[in-house]
Amino acid sequence: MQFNTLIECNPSIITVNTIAYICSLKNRHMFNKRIKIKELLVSDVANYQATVMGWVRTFRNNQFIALNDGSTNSNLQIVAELGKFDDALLKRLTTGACIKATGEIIASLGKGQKVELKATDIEILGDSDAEKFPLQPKKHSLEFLREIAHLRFRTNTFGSVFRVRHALAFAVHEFFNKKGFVYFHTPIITASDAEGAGEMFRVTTLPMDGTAPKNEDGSINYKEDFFGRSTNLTVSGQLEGELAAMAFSDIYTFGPTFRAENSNTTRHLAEFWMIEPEMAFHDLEDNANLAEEFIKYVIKYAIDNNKDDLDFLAQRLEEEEKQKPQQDRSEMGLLDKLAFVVNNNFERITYSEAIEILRDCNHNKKKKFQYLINDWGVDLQSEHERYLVEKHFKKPVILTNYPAAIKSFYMRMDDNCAPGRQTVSAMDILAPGIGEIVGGSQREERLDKLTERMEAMHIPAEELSWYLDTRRFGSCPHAGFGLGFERLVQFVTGMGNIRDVIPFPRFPKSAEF
RNA sequence: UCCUCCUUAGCUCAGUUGGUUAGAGCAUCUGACUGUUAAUCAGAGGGUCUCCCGUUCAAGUCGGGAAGGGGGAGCCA
Repeated sequence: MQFNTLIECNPSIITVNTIAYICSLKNRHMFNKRIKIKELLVSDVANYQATVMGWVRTFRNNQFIALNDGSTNSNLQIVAELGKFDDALLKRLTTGACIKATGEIIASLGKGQKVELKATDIEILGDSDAEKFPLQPKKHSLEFLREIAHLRFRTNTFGSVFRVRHALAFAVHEFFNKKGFVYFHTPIITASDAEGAGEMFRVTTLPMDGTAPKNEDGSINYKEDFFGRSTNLTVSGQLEGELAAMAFSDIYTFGPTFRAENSNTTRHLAEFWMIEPEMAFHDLEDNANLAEEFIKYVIKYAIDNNKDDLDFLAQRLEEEEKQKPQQDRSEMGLLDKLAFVVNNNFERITYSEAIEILRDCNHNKKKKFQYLINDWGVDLQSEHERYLVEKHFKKPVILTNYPAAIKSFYMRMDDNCAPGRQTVSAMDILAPGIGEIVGGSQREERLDKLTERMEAMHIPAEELSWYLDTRRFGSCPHAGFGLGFERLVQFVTGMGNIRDVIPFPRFPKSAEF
């Protein structure tokens, strides 16, 4: 059926080889009769014929194959009864080998599983040299697995991490779709270098060997470049998102973002995925409400749809925590933590209130902070954010109304501020263990205030005239935020290093795979 | 970029005040066993102690440098 359709649709792509290939597939019933292990395991029904395909995790006792096909972190036990298969075949059932097994699904005779497949036929689809395959049926360190990132998806941990990542990504779209948001695609290549969100990767087709066309002053003449100007990889889709919000009311972006910062931490990547909703007719409080609802929704989705994966990750984390000294262990397990976040309100305080809490806390008085809090106006350090989230409130915190001096040009100036204490309608959401997971604000919709601010911060208005047009033609109060998708995945999976929640991490000095 | 720790078998790690042939568990291989759950039992193979330079009669061990990695900080999401 499938193949006929293919032939009818586009006969030009069919060659002798593809026909031979398709025939071979049909003869072997390779795809159409396969059952995924997840489907097979969710029901206790037994006594029916089935074909499964997957990769061998372990082969015990010359009889029992633990087979995984990535549909779930549970394995299917395949029984190859003694004496029914050639020794030559059994020798090839090594860890990592890919096989097709056909037989009867029966109630398991063993204790570890409800059903098992009693094989009548086993076919090796792909051998795996046991002496060379790096994954062994034993615990591996995350550092080691990071070095073989192309194979780590075949482990329980990374299988679960990336199934949860998928679930969260799906939930992102579901949440916004239900709310009538338009998924808006902002460009990956941008010309605006005025935003100041971070160092950018340059995009160019000009030669790097010194022969690039030059201006009279010796600088490179980007008018000769592909786009006729200097271009970069995007650091944020926000400004373009604002344009769309001024037409669709509610939009969101969800795509890759690039920062060329030399950041070497467990929570930064050079290429990461960001979710950026932008809403017309929203103020800061609406913005915070949406962000909180959003975070709870996607976490709830993962809890409801990826129980097995989260159970496994929770157990993994618990074992990891046992290795730590008592004082460094978290008070809640992963599942309790997620349930707590879903079922409790985030704490909401202003920057000014946070400064008072920090200034008066014992930790500060005993000078245990590396940077002591004395005066209003200083930026909060990681240690302060962690104190508020992990020690003082013990829950996610939404911090609002930061001093204008430490925030971006597009954030809305608060009205009626005390003298010398001008703030903006900014908000950060801080999560336990992760730190800043969301950064957002109500945007400055007043053209005069915005251009005044840009001037003060030396941002060239002519480069952003398209952006300022939104304020010239039907400006309106609006707000939005950016959420680092990998940090969300970190929070939900309990993985400590951001490089372990994106399939192929990019960071300084590393772009492998 | 800064601070700090680490680098010994395929993996995870021991390795004493510098001293003869560098060890263990797991993995791999061989054999036994056969309803196992990271099977078990017995045996075997497996090392440029990350690299370079130095100190010393002698360096896995001490000193200097480089590379790679972990954790923390800054930048932020």
